[in-house]
Amino acid sequence: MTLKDIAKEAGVSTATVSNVINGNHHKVSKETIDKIQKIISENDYTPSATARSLIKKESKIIGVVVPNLSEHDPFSSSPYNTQILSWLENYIRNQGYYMMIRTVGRCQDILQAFLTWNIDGLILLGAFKEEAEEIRERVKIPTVYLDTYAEGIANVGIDDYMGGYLAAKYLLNKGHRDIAFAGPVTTEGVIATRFKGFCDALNEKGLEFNNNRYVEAMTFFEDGVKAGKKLAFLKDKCTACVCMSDILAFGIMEGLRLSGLRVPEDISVVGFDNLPECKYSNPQLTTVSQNIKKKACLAGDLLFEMINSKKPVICNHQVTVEIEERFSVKQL
Amino acid sequence: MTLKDIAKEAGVSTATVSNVINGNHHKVSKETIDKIQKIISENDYTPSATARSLIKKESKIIGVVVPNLSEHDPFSSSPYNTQILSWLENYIRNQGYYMMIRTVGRCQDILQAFLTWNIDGLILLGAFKEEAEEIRERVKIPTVYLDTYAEGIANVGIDDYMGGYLAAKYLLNKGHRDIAFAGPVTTEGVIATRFKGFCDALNEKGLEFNNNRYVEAMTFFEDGVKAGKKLAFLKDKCTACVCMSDILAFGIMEGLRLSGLRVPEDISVVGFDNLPECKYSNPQLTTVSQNIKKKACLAGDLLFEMINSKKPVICNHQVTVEIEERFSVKQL
DNA sequence: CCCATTTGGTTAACACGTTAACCAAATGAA
DNA sequence: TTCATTTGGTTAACGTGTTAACCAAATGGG
Repeated sequence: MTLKDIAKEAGVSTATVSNVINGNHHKVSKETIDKIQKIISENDYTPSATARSLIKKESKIIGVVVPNLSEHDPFSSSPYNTQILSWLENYIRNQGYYMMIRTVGRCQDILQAFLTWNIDGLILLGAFKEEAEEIRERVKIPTVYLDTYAEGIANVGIDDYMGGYLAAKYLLNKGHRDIAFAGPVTTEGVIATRFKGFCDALNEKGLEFNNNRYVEAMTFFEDGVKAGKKLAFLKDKCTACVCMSDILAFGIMEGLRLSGLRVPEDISVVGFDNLPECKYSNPQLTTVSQNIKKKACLAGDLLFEMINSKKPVICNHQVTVEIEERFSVKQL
Repeated sequence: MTLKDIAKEAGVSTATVSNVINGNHHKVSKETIDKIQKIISENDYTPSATARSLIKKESKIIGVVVPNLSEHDPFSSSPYNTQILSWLENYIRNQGYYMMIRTVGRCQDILQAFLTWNIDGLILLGAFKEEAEEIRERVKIPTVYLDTYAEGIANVGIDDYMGGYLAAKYLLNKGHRDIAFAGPVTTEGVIATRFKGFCDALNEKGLEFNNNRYVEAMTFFEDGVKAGKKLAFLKDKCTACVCMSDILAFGIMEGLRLSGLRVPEDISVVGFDNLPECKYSNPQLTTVSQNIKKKACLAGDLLFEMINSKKPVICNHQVTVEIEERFSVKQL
């Protein structure tokens, strides 16, 4: 069933039917509108998005790129990504758009895939600086980044510096002085910024961070278990540890447990993200909370502002973070 | 940059360019092929999926429908859905297709949304019987269901009966006799089938399930907490509980803890799904494990078989389940 | 009554690939 | 040499909506 069929059945031209469908009612008489609408609903007709997209050069599709962190368990390896995705889908659907998802391969592939579809907007989750720069140069459609540190893009992130700062400050206030830091080692970007905040909080107290307390670990559970064991047997004993993700914290707690240490009695743990999972763990995890819904909504706002105004936006929203206090930290 | 532009630059017709792009090389001389490919790569040209889709009447898009369980936290409210989604994306991408995601509104909306896009296939996660039946009647494109009990569809599920049976059997073998069952109350479908298996295992041992041990709860954490408290103060004391999802089990463990009971010392808990989160909890959760990757792959196989053979398939795959033993059950 | 405007349309070009039908030149077989 | 086939293309219709340009009839103002 096509526009043409409807037009024939109603005895009018396709232009008229098109006008009715698109609400250009000023061009059509009341009776004609009613007649056409009746035929449309009787036949359960829906216009072809493909044809419409072809001529209007807009697709109502938003492409979303999820970093494929793990070979073995693509995007769900990070529940954080899922949370974001979920809210984005919600936002995009409410705008009357469709969401197309890709986990990354090479940058080139993504562009190819999405640009063939004439997508109206692009959202990149956790892209690296270099990817962002490549995309910035080559893509002309509205693009919003989440958690990417790069110049000249529209980014929505969190106040990473404050996240690191607050985590350390919280532990200091609880009487801790010997604090470890667990996470990937980087020189710039999200983690490095958090680390800077963390160190500055220590410095304010006249403490110096000792680099052998930097427990290197990817943000996966298994890495955390290893890191937890390492932490348990650290020569330079610590009474607390700040972890760069909740999942990592869960792993570290497990590793500590396996090494015979209790959380928080023997050692305190602070996570990062505040995933729903924090409530499932035992002890429930005290963590640096980022408002994921807010991030998704901000990203949506930004993207559709760019789409609707047809003007690029360059900005860097930093959503505030706060400590979500649960039961994994002991008052010394 | 369009096909026409490429053709003009190469001094050939669009048909020839099209043939080169689509690998119909038998119609084109080697030199022409090289010349055209050079121009294509120099100009970074990608054919418009929209135009191609319009004339070929196939889109290379697979629509995936995720049940919107919670108003507040759409599909991530169930990490299970995410897991499935993640593997499906993987499968779909490897087939050279694109994945479009929608969380459900009304059945009508979904169909509308997807059919306008001329999608080549549809995957429904956890649809109800009635929805499945409506879609079965109204949609002619290849459709695969996950975890849906309905006639005349291509379904991929698990052996729910055996899941319930094994959970009970496992606890019985550990010496438990007073076992509760926690989950939504239903008369047919996934949960009802598991419950039947559960009861049959008890009956085999000469035990009768007492209905006041059916702790009604949705499969959310907060519901679980309430259910755990109820369970703790059940007059008809139980030593173990089988829960209809891992998330529910986490909630129940928390509810029990808040009521002063220890898991597994005072009461044992068995979950269902075997999400990665089971390793994060303390005690780590013993659960009925379903192979999510396998389900996703089977669903993919089925869908693409239907797409490629252009023949509908009616079947009901039941992936086997097994107990994943961890530390939430005590030997009596 | 006459010209201007509004009402309610129609026509046809267009967006961009795909593919069936067609064709000329070159090659080959008898 | 002549007819048949292969090689390497071209042409044009097609799929499905959208929209600018156009038009006839009706209405209105002076």
